[in-house]
Amino acid sequence: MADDKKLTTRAEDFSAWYNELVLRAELADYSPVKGSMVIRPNGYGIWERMQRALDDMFKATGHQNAYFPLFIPESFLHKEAEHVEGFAPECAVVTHGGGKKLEEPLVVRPTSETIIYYMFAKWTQSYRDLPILINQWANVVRWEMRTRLFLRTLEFLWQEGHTAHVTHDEAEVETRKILAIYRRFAEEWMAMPVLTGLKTHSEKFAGALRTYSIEAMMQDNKALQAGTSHNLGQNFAKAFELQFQDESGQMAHAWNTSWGVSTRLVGGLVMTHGDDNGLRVPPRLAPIEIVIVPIWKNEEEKARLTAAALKVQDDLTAWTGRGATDRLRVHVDARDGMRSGAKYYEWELRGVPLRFELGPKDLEKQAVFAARRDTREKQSLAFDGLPATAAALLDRIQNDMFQAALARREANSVRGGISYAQFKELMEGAGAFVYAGWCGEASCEAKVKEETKATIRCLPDAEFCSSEAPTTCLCCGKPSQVEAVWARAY
RNA sequence: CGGGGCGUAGCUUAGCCCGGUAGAGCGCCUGCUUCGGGAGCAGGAGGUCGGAGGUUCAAAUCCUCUCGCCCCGACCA
Repeated sequence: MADDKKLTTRAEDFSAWYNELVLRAELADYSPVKGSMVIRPNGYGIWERMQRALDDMFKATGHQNAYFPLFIPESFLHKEAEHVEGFAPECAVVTHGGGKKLEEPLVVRPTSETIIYYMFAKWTQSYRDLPILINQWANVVRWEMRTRLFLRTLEFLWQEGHTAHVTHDEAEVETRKILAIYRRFAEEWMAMPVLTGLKTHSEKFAGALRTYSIEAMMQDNKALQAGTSHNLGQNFAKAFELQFQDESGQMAHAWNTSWGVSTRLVGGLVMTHGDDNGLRVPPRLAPIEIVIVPIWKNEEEKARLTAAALKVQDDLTAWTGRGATDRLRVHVDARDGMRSGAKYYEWELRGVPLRFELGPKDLEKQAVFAARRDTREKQSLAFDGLPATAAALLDRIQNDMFQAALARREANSVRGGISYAQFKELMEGAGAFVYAGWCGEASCEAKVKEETKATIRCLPDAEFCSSEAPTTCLCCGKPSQVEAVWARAY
């Protein structure tokens, strides 16, 4: 069956397409434990690129990495009422260790606020000890009922930032600063446009004062919450007696923030950029930016073209035009016994942004035959000046991918007068981001969710708001308090 | 937790209704010919038929129990 080689198309079944792509591009595989997965080298390589980019941004804004333990005393979860209510149902709890029942059960962290603010309290006496700006790269466990590769699994990898500040305003600035970093990362690295905005009370983090998020639109027009940044207020500081003496000698509770993005981003990348031929990885996140496929007919050519390919690779990787530490990431696929065509399909499935074919005719011309993964356009590129040409082309691909994703999102966004009936129809059909008014009542939010499965993804920041503010609530028709973006979400 | 589906070679599966030698495609190994978009031929390796029990001369097939996974819904990064 030749069809075995083709993916289910997005139009046929988006969900099946996603699963097949993740498995066949070898990003991840199911593990023997229900709901958990193995991240394979192809997927982990993308995550590593994400980690590096984000880590650099966190460091550049004064954050330091640390590591807090996996196990948290169960009693810690109970210290913040809203927090325990939010997380208790999805916690894995360890009751036995060393062959004995434990005095106090240990919770496998679903997130680390409790243990971290407990420790911060130990370390903080004076306002001079603040701010504390910490990040950790870790795994967390949330016992989800319904799981999906990368998007929702029992265990996932993430970073969680935790900070403590002297004032509310300082914490708020931090919260927004991180949100801006997430946005920049999504746009500039993932080539994934996002909205920024405030979560409603029902969607905010359990224990936070306010939650902000970045929201991206997937190719099925559903929203993906791709990152969150919380202003925790003094909720955890009070629960864990995280106090300090201020300049006037008064004791005060610190103001905290926490923020995170997870391996879910890999799923977001797939659903933003994947096509019916497989994955498309934006160059900046691609573990391999360029794959060179030498083409030969016989042993003599095999030796000659493979050598030429390796030479091209050397020239590319030796180039320091992007800086000494940011070399072009190039792979030569000289596998024997596999036809070049088969190799093309495989690298396209895996999403490598640029392919250089190098056969006798190309070598003759002192050029490679280059194929863009995103547009599938092909052109001959001369050896002469190839590193700079390739780097420029990769930049263009990165940019074009962002522009294409942005255009797709805008084409599927609806602003201005939409009736609730039209909205329902839209949500049951193609889906969209709908910018519409909200009266501010949780009951309307709940009703819409009940009837359409759509939720308020965020109350968008000013720059994403419509030029003409909506005047009535999408649901009840009463005067609108605020503009909201409504959509079904992952 | 409700609904649906599926467990047979590494993967996709046929066979099950109607019990009787476990088959195919892909992949893998060897060799030859190939090689500019998913190669061809020849040979070969690979199986506790998810597990346990039962019926039977005989079970992948029938019965009972059980385990697991996937998909769709309620909760969530």
